[in-house]
Amino acid sequence: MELRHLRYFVAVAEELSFSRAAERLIMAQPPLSLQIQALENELGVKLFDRKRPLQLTQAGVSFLADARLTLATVDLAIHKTQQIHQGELGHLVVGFTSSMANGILPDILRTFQQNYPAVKLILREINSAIVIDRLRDRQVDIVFVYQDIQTSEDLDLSIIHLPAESLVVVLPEHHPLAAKVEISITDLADEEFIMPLPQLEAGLFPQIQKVFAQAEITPNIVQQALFTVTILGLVAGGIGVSILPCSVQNLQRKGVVYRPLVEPTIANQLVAVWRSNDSSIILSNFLGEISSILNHPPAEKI
Amino acid sequence: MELRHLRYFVAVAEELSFSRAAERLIMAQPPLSLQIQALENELGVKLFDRKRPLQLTQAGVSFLADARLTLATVDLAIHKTQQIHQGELGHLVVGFTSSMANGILPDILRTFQQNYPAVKLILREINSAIVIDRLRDRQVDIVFVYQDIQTSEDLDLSIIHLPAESLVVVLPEHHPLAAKVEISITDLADEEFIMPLPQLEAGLFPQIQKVFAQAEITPNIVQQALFTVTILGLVAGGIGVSILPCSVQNLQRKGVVYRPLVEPTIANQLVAVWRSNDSSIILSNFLGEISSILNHPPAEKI
DNA sequence: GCAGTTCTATACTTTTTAGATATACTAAGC
DNA sequence: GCTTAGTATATCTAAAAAGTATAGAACTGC
Repeated sequence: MELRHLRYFVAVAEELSFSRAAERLIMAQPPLSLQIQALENELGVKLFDRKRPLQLTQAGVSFLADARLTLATVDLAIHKTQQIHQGELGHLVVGFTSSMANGILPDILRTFQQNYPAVKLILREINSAIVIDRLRDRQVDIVFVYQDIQTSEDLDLSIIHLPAESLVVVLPEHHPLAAKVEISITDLADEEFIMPLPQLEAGLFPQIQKVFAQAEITPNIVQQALFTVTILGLVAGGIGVSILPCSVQNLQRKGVVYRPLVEPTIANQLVAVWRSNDSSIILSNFLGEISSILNHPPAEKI
Repeated sequence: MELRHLRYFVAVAEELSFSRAAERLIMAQPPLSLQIQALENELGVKLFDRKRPLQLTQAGVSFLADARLTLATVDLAIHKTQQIHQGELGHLVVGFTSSMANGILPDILRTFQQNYPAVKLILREINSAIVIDRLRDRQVDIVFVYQDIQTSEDLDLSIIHLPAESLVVVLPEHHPLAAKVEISITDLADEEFIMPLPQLEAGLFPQIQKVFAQAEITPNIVQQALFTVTILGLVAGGIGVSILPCSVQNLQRKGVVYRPLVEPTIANQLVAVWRSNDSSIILSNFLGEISSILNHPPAEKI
């Protein structure tokens, strides 16, 4: 039995006429009759009562339902397979560190999801120290971090550099420095600082430290926090001030104001990393999406 | 695409080798490779990574699952269709009147169900007055009744006569007549009778009346009841006595005894009726089962 | 790195079978 | 009983599936 037999049978069963069905199938009637006969012989079951008008037997009625089901299953299988092939169906695990969540990443995810609605994006916030491990054991497919990645010997990694973000000073609303339009790093020499945990943001933290080093200031860090929102909360509470990537300004926290630094900020490494040998079409579509966003950046929200 | 392509694809995917799959399919390797290529071309999707060992692509993995599902669907469809054709799958609606439930009918149903476990027997107790109507509007396929059926003009009915049951006298345990081994109809002249409702047992009731008529007795009917068990209950309660088909003895009611009649009882019509033009294989299997039971009756339980 | 081995792809031939054409048969309607 | 519409049969053609021979690619072992 072949799908042809099912297609022919469904046509005859729907038209209840061999000649009309043959017309619909764009073929002559005799071969159609022969194919149905062959089908009936193979099953050992008469599917039609050959009287006028033509009628399905009980067995024929049941077989019609199953034939339709089979043909529909095949159609769906074809569609599904083609979608997977074109990277339109499947999933992609995207890793990112906490502080990435306010910058360009949401734009990338949103745009990609619009273009590939059947692809499930699985988001996984990960500790920046274990990025390479997570990539190696395939727990994530691509990771966004504030850090330069060293390719390890046993794992070929590819990197794309995203636009570096400048740093902003985060101040309590009523802090004296909030009166200034922009702030110099030297103004902050005597402030108390709240900073992200270096383990979680292994890349971000040293970059901020460089800014202080350039101005020959050793910041007085009074508190370290896991989440960006925690830092903002502590700043709002007057515990101290902070310096964070400018994308943090997308978080409008009551009691907190942002002020640019006077000094041209050192470029803040911000990269996406993936396994070089990952042949997933979804991943390459995702990378394509990143490129197109980098070339045509979305309107700034700040 | 044809089922052949799916069968071939599944074989190659399972063997992960064109040559081994060809061997399994009892064919040469080149046509197998060509058919898989044709499949891939039609889908526009590569299903295999041609390296050693051969590997399925992501799309191939998905297509394998669907191909198996499709082939399984076809196999099930074939089996189901053949079962229906042989009357081994489907349903049969069996109608019967209340008093039939104690005789040969349960034996017929049980034996048929053993031989055709996939056929659903739908039992429907029906009023004997509307047997023909229910057959005509196809609410039942076959009916068992105590009555001779007149074929109406618009509906061709077929009848099989089942072995007639003799009548027994139903007495309260401590009734004086219970002391006798068998009872003459004349002994019952002064008794008060409990009888089935004539509407529900249109065939049975007149047949019992004939017995009285022969003996020139007019029975004093003090109660009529819907169900056989109700009659037995009333007899047990001493309200009166009854005369019923001997199959009632299969009901062992406390406080009730059964005694045969001395007089040779007039044959009690007991028939099965169905539509002559009913072409259902299940029905003819069922009729065959009846015949074989009539030729080899089950061991009497009385 | 090269030879040997194993597996897959290509080229071509044979065989099978699906489909076309012509026509005979069959069942319903008048 | 004849007509008509629809289906089946017979025969032929063409397409395509399967076979044979062989070239080419990829892995293995030395």
